[in-house]
Amino acid sequence: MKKTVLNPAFYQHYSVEEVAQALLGKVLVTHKEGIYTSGMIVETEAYSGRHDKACHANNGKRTPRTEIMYAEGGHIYTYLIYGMHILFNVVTNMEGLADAVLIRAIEPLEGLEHMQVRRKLSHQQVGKGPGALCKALGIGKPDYGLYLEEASGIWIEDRGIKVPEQEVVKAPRVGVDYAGDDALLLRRYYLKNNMHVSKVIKNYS
DNA sequence: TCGAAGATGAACT
DNA sequence: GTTCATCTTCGAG
Repeated sequence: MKKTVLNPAFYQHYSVEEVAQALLGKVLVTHKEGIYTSGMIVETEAYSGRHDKACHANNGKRTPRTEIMYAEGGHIYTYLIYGMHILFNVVTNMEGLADAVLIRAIEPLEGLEHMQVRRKLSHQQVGKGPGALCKALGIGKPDYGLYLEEASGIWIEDRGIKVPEQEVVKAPRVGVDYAGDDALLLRRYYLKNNMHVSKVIKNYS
């Protein structure tokens, strides 16, 4: 099987929306404390630092938390939401432009038994949802600011999986109602008919 | 220093 | 479909 770790040029593309779509079908891998787990990315959302009220770093807003989004593409942005869930983002674009892609769901490939242990065997679909996949892959706050490469224990591979345009569904992002009109932007991308997608919305199929 | 809200998920009725 | 767990972050005072 052809296997290539994604290079910086992939993440530093100027269009976060194109990177978000290109990440579908890629494989997110973690190797931590001797445990190897991986899953194919089946759902993403694009967030732009400019003209996007749903983004934490909208319109040049800079806080200690969002600082990493201004770094060059390929860095990892993790943060805690609702006091209990970690969300995993991939920073894109060049230094100074705060774009990022939220990984919302994966289809488990390797290390499923480890993921189930991390998820306490409570659910079959261990990678369904942004908080759930972080728990399954062992991603946490200590990963904030790392670069996506094998040395970090977190990276993304291209295994030659091709995702046809007609298999990609575009839909509004989830949980960003506070963003007003920007909540309506079709910046959520997921694989049509994939069981591991976190939420399926009617009228978008 | 303090208060409010949040890019969610699981367990309920 | 509804409720609730749970705590960092950030902006206001």
